[in-house]
Formats: sequence, C-alpha cells, structure tokens
Amino acid sequence: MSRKTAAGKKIVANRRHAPKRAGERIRESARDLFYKRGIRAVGVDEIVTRAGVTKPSLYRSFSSKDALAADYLRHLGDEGLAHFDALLSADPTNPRAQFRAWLADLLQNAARPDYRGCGATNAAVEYPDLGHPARKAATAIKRRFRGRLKQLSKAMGASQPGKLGDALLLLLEGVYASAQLFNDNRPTRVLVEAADALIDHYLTRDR
Amino acid sequence: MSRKTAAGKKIVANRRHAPKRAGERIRESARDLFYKRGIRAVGVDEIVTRAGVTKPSLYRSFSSKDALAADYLRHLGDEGLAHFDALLSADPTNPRAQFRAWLADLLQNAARPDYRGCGATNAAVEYPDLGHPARKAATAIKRRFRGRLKQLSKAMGASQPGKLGDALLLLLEGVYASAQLFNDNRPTRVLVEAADALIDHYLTRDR
DNA sequence: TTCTATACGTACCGTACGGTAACATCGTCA
DNA sequence: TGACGATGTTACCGTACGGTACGTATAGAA
Repeated sequence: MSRKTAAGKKIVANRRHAPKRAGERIRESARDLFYKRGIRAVGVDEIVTRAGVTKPSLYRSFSSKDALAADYLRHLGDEGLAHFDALLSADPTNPRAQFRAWLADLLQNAARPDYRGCGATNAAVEYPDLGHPARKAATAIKRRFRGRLKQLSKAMGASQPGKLGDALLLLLEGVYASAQLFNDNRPTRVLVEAADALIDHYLTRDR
Repeated sequence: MSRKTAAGKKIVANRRHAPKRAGERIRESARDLFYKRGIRAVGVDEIVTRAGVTKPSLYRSFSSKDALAADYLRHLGDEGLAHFDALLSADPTNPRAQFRAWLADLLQNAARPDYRGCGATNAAVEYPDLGHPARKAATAIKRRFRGRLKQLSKAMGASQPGKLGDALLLLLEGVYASAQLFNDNRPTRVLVEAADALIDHYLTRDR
C-alpha cells in the first residue's frame, strides 16, 4: 500500500535498493515454495533466503509460519475466485461457453509438468486438524468455490443447481489430484467431455 | 514367517508374552497414524510409543521412516485393489451392479467423520518429489487402480474403456478430496448419479 | 550349565526446525 | 539536523526430529 503525502509524490517508486517491501517478497517466495513443495516441507529459512531477506523480517510481517501459510491460501483463493468470476461475467448470456473456456484454461495449467493441483486442497491434506489456520483458510476457499459452481449451474438452467455444482466439483477435484498423480496421458484429457455429459444430464433431467 | 524345526512344532504360537512381533505392531500403529494425521505430521517416536515398542525395533524392521511409509502405502494399495477385485469378480456377469455396490461401500466409508480420503493420493500430495519412496509407492498404486477402472469399463461394454475409466477416476479422486473438505452435506451425495450419467454417456456414445 | 541367536530397551547423537533478542543501517520527513 | 520507522545482521534459544551405539533378556541347542 502506498502512503499518502501532501504533495502526492510516488514514495513507493522512490525507494532505492528496495524493489519491494520485505513482507511482499516473503509472500511471493512463500507462495512459490508452498505450492510447489508443500507447506510442511518448506522451512522458514528457505523462504527468507529465497526472498533475499532474513527471518526477523518474516516475523515482523507475519506472526508465525502458520499465519503465513493461511495468508498464502487466502491470496490463492481470492485470485482464483476473481479469475473465475471475471471469466464467467465476461459473457453472462452464455455461462456454459464461459465455463468451457475456464476448463480449457485449467487444463492448460494442469498440463505443465510441475503442476501441483489446487493449493487449498493440498493444504487440507497436509493439515487434517480442523483448528489449524491453514486448514481453516483452505476450507473457506472450498466453500466459496462450491457456491460459485452452484451459482454457475443455476445460470446454466439446472433445476437442481446444487447437485450439478457438486458433480462438477467432484470432477474438478479429480483433475487437481490426478493431474499431479499421472505424468503421461493424464486422465484430465476426458474432463471437457465428462463435464459436458454431466451438464447435459442435469439439464435434461429436471426440466 | 514361521521357522522350520525337525519336529515341526509351531514355534510362533508358542511365544510366551509376545502377542505380536514388534514389526507388525509398528505397521499397524503407523498405518493408523499415517492415514489419520498424514505421514509428515507423524514422528517415529509417536509411532513406536503407540505400538508399545521402542525406536530401535522400528529400525530393525524398516530401514527408515520413508521405507515404513512406502510399506504402509504398498499394503494400503494391495488391500484396496484386492477389495475391488473381490467385489467385481463376485458377479462377473453384471459389472455395473458390482461397481455400484463398490461405490456404495466407498460412500459409507466416506461418510465417517474422520474420513481422510485415499492414503495414496494424500501421500502424493505430501511428497511431490517423484524420487521419494512414498511417492513412488503412491504412484504405483494409482497406475494399477487406473488399469482396473479401464478393465471395468471394458467389462461394462465401453468401446473406449480408457476414457470412461478416466472419467470415473476423476469422479473418485473428487470423492477422496471433497469428502474430507466438507463436513456437512458433502458433495459426494451426487456420486452415484454422476457415475451413472457418465457410464450412460460413454456406453451410448460409441456403440 | 554354557553357548548362541534373536528380539528388545536405555540412552544418546547431530541436525534442522520455528522463533526471538539485541543492535546496526538506511531513507524519509519534520 | 535529528527523530523515526522499517529493514537487515548476527547470534542465539528450546525443542522435536530421524537415527544409532550398546547393553540386556529370553529361549532353544549342545
């Protein structure tokens, strides 16, 4: 956040050797490492080293490693939902086509060799304890995303949007998991066809 | 393994105070803890304490914690596949009904509050490094299970059994993930209907 | 009894972890 | 200038981790 001054000068851009605040650099470094290698597997030393800062800077911006992990998940969720909303609201008259475009985008990401699925799902697997901050953040994301899928299903005309949304959710979680489980000829190849079949089923069934 | 003697006495059954060998007790304890709390989250001290033995006993039966984790996953996979095979081969004339029974069984397990999904998928999430023993074991299980689903799809009469098998795999991995992500009114409720819709789709499509 | 093999426990090791205290440095603005 | 706030540096703490050296108890064979 840029501080205000009377003259309105861009203070942030004037910082000499500091391209970004330490907290922000830590956020980025943690995001990369947490996603690629998992939260438990990454130590705070590696996070600060990669960020080019030191440990006290981490603990000045975040109260603990767990808090940093929760922050990482919140950002991940906000961006993911924003992306979903942006694509879906780009053409509200044709939600099914927009959703198909979102799926294509997902598949493109999932095709990358270092793809690791959904960071929130992974965090929930790493932290089964429901009281853990990271687990709470992961659960919150998933609840919100489930709501979006129900909303989308309603927009597509399903009479039982909750059920279609959940069917699509199962498929998507399946993509997150299986894309990182299989290296070649991934099961994700059938995603679009399977999603279409499910949408067709739930649209023609209860009309 | 029971040692042979000239007289053929049952030496194993004659052991006085030993209800089970240390290695086996460690296996059981590790299995419970690894599944419920995750592999990384559980230390070897807790495993041996729960097993009522001590650390050296662990390292006499297993070369490392990683080896123990791989052993846990191999057993998990063998039992899971055996269960799948048993149910499917119980009535080979009606694979679809047998698969539905298998799904019902899965849903019953998944409804338990402490359900944690598939141990192999969870392990793959915990160990993204492809060279890790636990990761290798998890990948092997998933490859075999994918083959079973293709086999099942062929038995059901799909002309492209690989595609139907993969679609079902996505759904199932979705169950593993979402059953532990949501506490109430789980998305898994639509599993049977969605699976039926996918099977119908792939059976009527290419005939 | 004595020997030997197997199974097990006590006590310990080095290391890496998350986290902190104390102090130095730099840029900003009054 | 001088005060201030944010950041960086160094050194450290307590703990939990995976793993091991070494001694001990038991049971069968001779």
